[in-house]
Amino acid sequence: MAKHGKGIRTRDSILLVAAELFADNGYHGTATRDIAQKVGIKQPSLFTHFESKAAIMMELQRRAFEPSLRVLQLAASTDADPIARLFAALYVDVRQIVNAPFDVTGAISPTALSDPAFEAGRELWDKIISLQEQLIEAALADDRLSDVKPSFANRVVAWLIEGVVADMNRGPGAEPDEVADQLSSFVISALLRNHDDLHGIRQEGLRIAAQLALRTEPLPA
Amino acid sequence: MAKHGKGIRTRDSILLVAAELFADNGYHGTATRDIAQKVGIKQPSLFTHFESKAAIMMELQRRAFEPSLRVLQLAASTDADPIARLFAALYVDVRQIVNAPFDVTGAISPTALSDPAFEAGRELWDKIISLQEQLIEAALADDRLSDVKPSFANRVVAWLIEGVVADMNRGPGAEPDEVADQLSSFVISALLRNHDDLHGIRQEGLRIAAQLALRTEPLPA
DNA sequence: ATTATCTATAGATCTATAGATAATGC
DNA sequence: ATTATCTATAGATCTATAGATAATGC
Repeated sequence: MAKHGKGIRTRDSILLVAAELFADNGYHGTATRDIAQKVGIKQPSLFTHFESKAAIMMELQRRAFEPSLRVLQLAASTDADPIARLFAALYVDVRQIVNAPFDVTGAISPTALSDPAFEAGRELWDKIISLQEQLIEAALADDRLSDVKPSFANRVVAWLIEGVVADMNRGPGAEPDEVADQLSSFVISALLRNHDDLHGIRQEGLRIAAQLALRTEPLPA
Repeated sequence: MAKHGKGIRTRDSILLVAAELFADNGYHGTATRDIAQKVGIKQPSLFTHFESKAAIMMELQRRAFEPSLRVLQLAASTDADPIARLFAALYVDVRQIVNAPFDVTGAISPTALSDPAFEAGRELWDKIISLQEQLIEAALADDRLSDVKPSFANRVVAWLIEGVVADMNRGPGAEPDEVADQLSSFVISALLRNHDDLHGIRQEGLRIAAQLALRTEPLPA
């Protein structure tokens, strides 16, 4: 059926193992030999599947960032209530990250984002941040939110998402829906003038999130 | 006067430069040669000032973590209103981080915290996290705060502080007091049931913060 | 006299290639 | 026949030491 058999499985295993090692020890702190050993092959065999060590990181960044980018693009293109829409975008994005097969920590590390060798990943990342900011600024225009500085709100949301990423593949796997709900609710709650508005926004946000998910997450067969 | 002259300046310069490079490229992504070059000396000259590359990171961790630890220990030992006390602890800690001469990002990276070579730093860090959790849990016992899960609140605060650390020595230097105020207010606001309580807590928190600062920050000569 | 720097280099990695051998899929 | 793996190794780092030379502080 597939053109490749065992090769694909080894390739995926390399990505999985590399993601974990990059997260723990950093890109440069991980030797190709370490990856190979954990996969159960010899170091030079890696290069049948990837042209270079850098190519592994590039593929990880692509797989990590493209789904987030899709969710945020779709969210930005809907014209729902901007606050509920922000809730939904955060919710789906965070859930996706928690559900991801790979540990994304290494892919968003300063090393991986500032190194010119990974410019393609950096460009995707910049688009993600920019869409996030667009969604946040649209929400902040609503009177129900307090007048926190947009630049500060943008940073805070970025920090929280980076935190989720960094923590996920550590502790025992939390429920993706729960983490997504907690984080989105936390952000909106922190920004709301009146905490009582949270309930309604969350309800509407979850509704929009379901729609977003339908259009961005592959259907289980 | 001082037993050492130029040596100390070079040593401090090494720490400053190393902190910046570790933050951008990671510990393993930074060669001793890169540090030396930026300091303006040859690579082997580093070893007059530090016994090893690891010793540079260890010193950075010590200088980064000890001030935070002092602030949190002192805060935990006061018996002020637990919510205002949490505000104050966050405020002074964040301000200290923003004011720090070094970029602390590398010191708190997973690489630096998970590597057994840096166990001393990890122990300090664990104490910091533990005190932070203690302060947060005491605050959450108060009815004015919503019933967010303590474990989630602990993580969120850790993520935000890590975010501040990671961002500080990037963009143009923000006002330390402003960043500290924004972040502390954001956290308390996110946790409060009634947003109107923020004002009073912030006032009391700033008062406690001033006291903490008196007892933890060296007086300017 | 002591401390800091330099040049030269040993020894330990680390990435990637070459070429031989084994496994897989039509 | 093609794809995946292996062993062996070249060539490029990278950390740290040895020993000579220069700068600094009493």
